[in-house]
Formats: sequence, C-alpha cells, structure tokens
Amino acid sequence: MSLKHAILILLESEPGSGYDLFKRFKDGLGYFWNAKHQQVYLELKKLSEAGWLAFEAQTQDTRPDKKNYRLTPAGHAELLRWLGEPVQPNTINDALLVKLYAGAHTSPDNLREEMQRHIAVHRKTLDSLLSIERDYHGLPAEQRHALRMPYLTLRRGILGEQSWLQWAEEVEHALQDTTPASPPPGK
Amino acid sequence: MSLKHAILILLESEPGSGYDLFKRFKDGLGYFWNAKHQQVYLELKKLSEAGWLAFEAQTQDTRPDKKNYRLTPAGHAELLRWLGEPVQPNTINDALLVKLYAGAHTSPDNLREEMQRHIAVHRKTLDSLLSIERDYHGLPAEQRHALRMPYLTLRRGILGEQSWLQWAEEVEHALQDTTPASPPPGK
DNA sequence: TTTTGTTATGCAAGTTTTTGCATAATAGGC
DNA sequence: GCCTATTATGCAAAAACTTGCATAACAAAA
Repeated sequence: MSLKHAILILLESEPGSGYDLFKRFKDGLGYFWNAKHQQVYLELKKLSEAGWLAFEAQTQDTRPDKKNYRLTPAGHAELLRWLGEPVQPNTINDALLVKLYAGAHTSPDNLREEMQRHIAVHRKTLDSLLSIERDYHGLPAEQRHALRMPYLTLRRGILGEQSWLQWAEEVEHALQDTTPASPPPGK
Repeated sequence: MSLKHAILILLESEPGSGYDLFKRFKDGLGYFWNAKHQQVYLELKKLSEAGWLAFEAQTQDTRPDKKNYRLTPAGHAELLRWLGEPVQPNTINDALLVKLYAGAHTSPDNLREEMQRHIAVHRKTLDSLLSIERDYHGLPAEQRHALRMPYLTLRRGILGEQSWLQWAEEVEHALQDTTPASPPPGK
C-alpha cells in the first residue's frame, strides 16, 4: 500500500485541498504516515485520473486558487475494498539503528550527540501526542466515540514514543560506560 | 540514506557475497533494515562501480559460483564520512495504523482478524529477538564487548516489540467494547 | 520419483518516494 | 522597505524499492 489509501481515508472523513491534506499529514497523521507536498499533489492527480476523486476549483481573492477534492462513489468503494484486504506488517528501515550498529567505528561523543538530537525530536513528538490525548479526554462522549479508532492510533504513537525514550536511556548508560570518568572541573 | 551504508557496515565487519548479505538482512538486521535480494545485488553492483567495494569471483563445485565482496579503502572512508553525518529521524509509514484509523468504516471482526495476524508476527519476532539476547548473555565478556553496539539495536527491537504487543492488548479491549455481549453458548 | 527447499545470481518494468526547481500573492516582523 | 513565513500548486529528474520473471545445481523429504 501507499499514500493512496491514506488520502482516500482523509478525504472520506472530510474533503479538502492538497495543501489541506499535506497539513493533516504533518499534524494529525504525521506519526504514522509521512508525505511531502509534491507527492500529495501527484497522488491527488493520479487518484482523480483513476476516477476515485473529484474536485472543484475554488477561486480565492486573497489567497491562491485551490482545488477541493472529495471521494467519488468509486473512491468510496475502493476504500471499502482496501479495508477488507489484509495489510502486510510494516517493515522498518531505521538509519539511526544502522549507525548505532556500526557505532564501534566512530566515537562515543559522536553517538551521544546523535542520540541527543533524536531524543529531542522524540520528546517533542511525545509532548504533542500527549497534548492531543488530553484534548481527546476533554471531548463530550459522543465525539470521543466518533474518534475512538483514530484514538487507538494516537495510543500507538504515545506508547511507541515512551518505549523509544526508555530505550534511549539504556543507550545513554551504555555509552557512558565506554568513556573514562570525566576530568575534574576547572584548572 | 539507504541500503548503501547498511551494506558497507555489514561488509566492514565481515566480507561476503550478495546471498550472504541477504541472509544477514533476513536474520540479524531484519528488525531494523529490510531488503529484497534483488535490491541487494543491485546495490552491490552500484557500490562496486562507485569504487567502494571490490569482489573476487569464487568458483564452487557443488554450489553456484559466488562473488565475494569486501570494502575498498574508499569504501571504508565513505563509511566513516557517513558515520560523522547526522542521520535524520526515521519516518514511519505504517499501513496497519492507516487501516485502524479508518476502522469505523469496516467491521470490528475484520479489524480483530487483522490485529490477530499482526500480533502473531510480532510475537514471533519478539521470541526470536529474546532468543538472540539469551545467546548474547551466554557469550564470554570479550565477545560481548565486541558486540555491544549491535546489542543496543537488539534492545531497541525487544523494547519496541514489547511496547507494540502492549498496545495490541489495548486495541483488543477497545474492539471488544464495540461488540455486543457474545450470545450464550450452545442451546 | 516428483516436489520442495536451499544456494546463488541477476534483468526489466513498474511503483513509490525524494530532491530540486519554479511561481505567486499576502501578512507580519525588523 | 526587506526578509521571512504562510498559503497554494505543480513539473522533472533521480533515487529507492517492489514485483515478476529467469536460470541452474543439488539435497532432502514425500
């Protein structure tokens, strides 16, 4: 699978423009599907040509014109078809782990800096996910029910990030052990 | 980054053939970098043309001939250069989460079956990682030290899989709640 | 004895994704 | 007045990856 069905799902719940979708990928879904704007526009074009989407051009005065996309009946059918199919388990291609794997060929300092950069990113992601979770818990029961499935994916993000940060602590301890005690300060 | 540097690292620690590397991806590194054999052979070819790898053909009697690849000095230099560069944080593209996100448009049964399939895969992966960890702890201190960096990546796999399975339990509970109480058994 | 599995390599075509470039209007801060 | 950010779209080329096909020998199981 690919971006295609992620777009169908987003447009199913609410029609929007390419720029719109791109922002939704950056904000809401960014923690489990990433896409550049170029790819989003390209896929929208392809999905339109395949008859799964329709759009109407909206001229705007103060802003550039935009195209508002929505699902066609064929697009809706394709989404249901895809949902009935098994998805194959995710394959992980993680460059940081490749670098760590080869860590013996570089300096612990280099690895520690690299880890610090990634820790900062993951902490920020976790904070933002937790904040979304707080908002969710503040919603009325009806809206919470409507969002119960997206909420499960949010939980995946939260548990995943927490687990990642826990691992990062293990790594930091391990990297400290490889370094001699720091020299006494001053002088 | 891509397969290129993963290959350089594997060949740095031990020269080998394409088939060799492919198996190492399937076994040892499969939990953080995946590659099809076709892609491995293709990259080996490209890396050779770039002067980062050299190979010698080995004719074998009982088995098909193989090419034994190893790093050139240029390849080693490129590996060190890459290790000095920051790697950008991993982007996640997870089709299962996309499907769950849209879960309200399909049946809880469908989702439960999908989850069961994935749970089986993740459990198997975790078992195999834990078994590797047991082997690691059984090694003499010297070998453990030599493998300390790959061990950190193994820990990532273990913590990641455990966290995934924990999340799967949350999902199962949530999916049960959406279903009416099961009918009384038999008659 | 036929089938399946393992070892061993690779081309070709297609899909998916990234990177680089390009345009254009407006709003807000310095 | 200039620089930067935001809104809004897209082409073109390259890189990365998947899928399908192809070959070939041997070993072990059915």
